[in-house]
Amino acid sequence: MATEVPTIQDVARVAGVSTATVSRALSNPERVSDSARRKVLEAVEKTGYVVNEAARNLRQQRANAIGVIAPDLSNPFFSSIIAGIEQIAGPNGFGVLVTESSMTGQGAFDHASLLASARVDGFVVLDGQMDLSRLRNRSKGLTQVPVVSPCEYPADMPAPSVTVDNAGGAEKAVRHLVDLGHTKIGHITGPRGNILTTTRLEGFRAALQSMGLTVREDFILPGDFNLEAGKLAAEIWRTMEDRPTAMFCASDQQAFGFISQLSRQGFRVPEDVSVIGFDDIEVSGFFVPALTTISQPRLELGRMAARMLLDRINGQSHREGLHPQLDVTLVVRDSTAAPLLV
Amino acid sequence: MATEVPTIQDVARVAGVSTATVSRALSNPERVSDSARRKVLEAVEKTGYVVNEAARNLRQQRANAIGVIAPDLSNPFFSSIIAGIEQIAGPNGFGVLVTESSMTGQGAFDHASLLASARVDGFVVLDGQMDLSRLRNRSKGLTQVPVVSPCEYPADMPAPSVTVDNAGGAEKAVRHLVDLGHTKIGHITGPRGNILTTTRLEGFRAALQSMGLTVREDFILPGDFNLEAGKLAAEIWRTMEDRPTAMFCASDQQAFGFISQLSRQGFRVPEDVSVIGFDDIEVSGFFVPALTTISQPRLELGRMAARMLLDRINGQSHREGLHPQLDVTLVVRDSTAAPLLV
DNA sequence: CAAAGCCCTGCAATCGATTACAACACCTAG
DNA sequence: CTAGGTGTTGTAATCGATTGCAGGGCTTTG
Repeated sequence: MATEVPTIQDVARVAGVSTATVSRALSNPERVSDSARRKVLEAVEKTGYVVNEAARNLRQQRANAIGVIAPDLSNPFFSSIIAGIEQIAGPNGFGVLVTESSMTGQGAFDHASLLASARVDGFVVLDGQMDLSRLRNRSKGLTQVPVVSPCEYPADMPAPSVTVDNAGGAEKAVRHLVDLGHTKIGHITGPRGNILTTTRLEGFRAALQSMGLTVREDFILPGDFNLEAGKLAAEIWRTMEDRPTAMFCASDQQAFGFISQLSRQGFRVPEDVSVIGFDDIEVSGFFVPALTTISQPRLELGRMAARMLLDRINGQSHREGLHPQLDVTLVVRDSTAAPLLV
Repeated sequence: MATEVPTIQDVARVAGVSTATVSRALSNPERVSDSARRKVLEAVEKTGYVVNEAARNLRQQRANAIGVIAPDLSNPFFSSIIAGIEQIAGPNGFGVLVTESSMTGQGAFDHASLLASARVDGFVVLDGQMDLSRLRNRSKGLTQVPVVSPCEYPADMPAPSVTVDNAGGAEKAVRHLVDLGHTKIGHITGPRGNILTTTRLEGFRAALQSMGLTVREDFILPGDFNLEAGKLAAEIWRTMEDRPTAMFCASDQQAFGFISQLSRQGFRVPEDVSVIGFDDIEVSGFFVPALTTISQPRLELGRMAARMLLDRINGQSHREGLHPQLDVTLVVRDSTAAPLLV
């Protein structure tokens, strides 16, 4: 027999006050008398009362939940950000509703519906490919909808964002390689159309030029952020007659795929080619060789995004500004070294 | 100016019918006339109506959401399971609320509250350490609460579960090593108190014995599922005067940590020691060397758990039985080989 | 002592959907 | 022609919390 869940009525009866007083005692403790508050808290204790969120949400017209739209849940990069979001949302009474981009568009799970259905109060969009401007066209009001994207944002994006200095990261990577003595530096890009891909590629180009090196277009290999893309790129690298001595990868996973395939073919990293990644996911420090990479503050990215979104939902202005940018740092490990003398 | 969200009243007015008819047309299309249905659908289209979940949830006394309690979101093993859950839940109109175990107990985010507050209709518990029996003591009715745990379950656990054949996996791992000619086989365990740790360890012991080998207690190293634990174990392995020639790791991450630290110390895998993992996370096939491991059907684990939970929430009996078990498979890659002759 | 103010409390409306119940139209069988 | 279905629709109660409004008690001030 399932225990009946106590309602605010039960608490009111036990405490000998009205439901209004119970409600106030719980959400605005300073607005009721000491004695009333004590009686209510006692009654809550005795009955084991927990507020019914559905009723509260209906009355207050908010969901007390935020939606997270991630492109790929199995990518550890995203799950760390989600962990950060969770850390902020939870203690503030907000639930975190997670959706994979591939699922949106199915049934009631596109963004507009998720919002309109009062399931979430706002979004954190982790998908750099997602066209946020579509959100605006869908319904006029959506520009007002709290959206925070811890990704690069297109210039015309009205939503707040918290980003990482991607161009700066690319520059740090290139500088590190140049400092080691490399001049033939290649890049494996992220997926086409992803805003992160673009920014990192631009940063790569700019860095090379600013250091007086020319950009070899044939050293820029199209890719994706995943492992497979790195493997594919390795195959291309292998067949080049004039090979770059160092590769800047758009993600750590990609770097793993690249190194893995190369090892399998008998090449050695960093002896035959230096490899630097981007993200610094957990396993990077434990790869063989340990991966030199650009470290993103993933947890903080999520925490900041959540904080900004919550501020926005609560109608507060952003303490951090509309588009704060977090710094990335170069982490030198064992996958980069000076090029062999020719 | 935010667009007003249309309610069922608006739809009813536009369609020229009552709200009851609108509701029925949407959830029980066969219970209204063709003409009414058509009018309603048209009106829905025109107004852009989406049901208000808060109102529905309140009236129906269910949340249309399931909670997932994961110990560590950044572990790719769990995020894959979540992706599987999402794949089933979404199309069925259920949201997926994700919580890290470390967050539960804070504020309203312990399990009992999450349920009582009508935020979720049931749980998928991914934390093998979590004491599910506590759920029962908390409130009598909780035995009736839909809980599904895609983990091993204690014998007295009343909740349905979907598990993987952990003992069988351990056996396959050991058999593989024995087949290669190893006789000195060690094991790095998971964290103390985790049910998975126990089962895999038992399986390891049983397998050795069934193959006529004695269990060397000093070859069993206490650990955790994470990278750091593997690293620590490597340090211990290094200092042993009589070393195992093969190690069975309780997780892939652990295996990475182990191999990584060993490489750093100049040892080679599999030449100096064979290593086999457990999980087969995505990166395992791309590690250097590619990791031999026991593959768990992670996505299917999540999908099955979600299916069972949904069945349970809907009061249906389980098509798969209360405790289905999925098979694991041995994936042989490059981290295991025959021991060097002595 | 009366008027004004403040603090605390309770009544009752409200959020938006679902659904039990009743009413009505229409059809069929006796 | 009537009783009893059957199929469709609308009315109104309901879920549980929040909150505008009003009233009562008490204090302060002129």
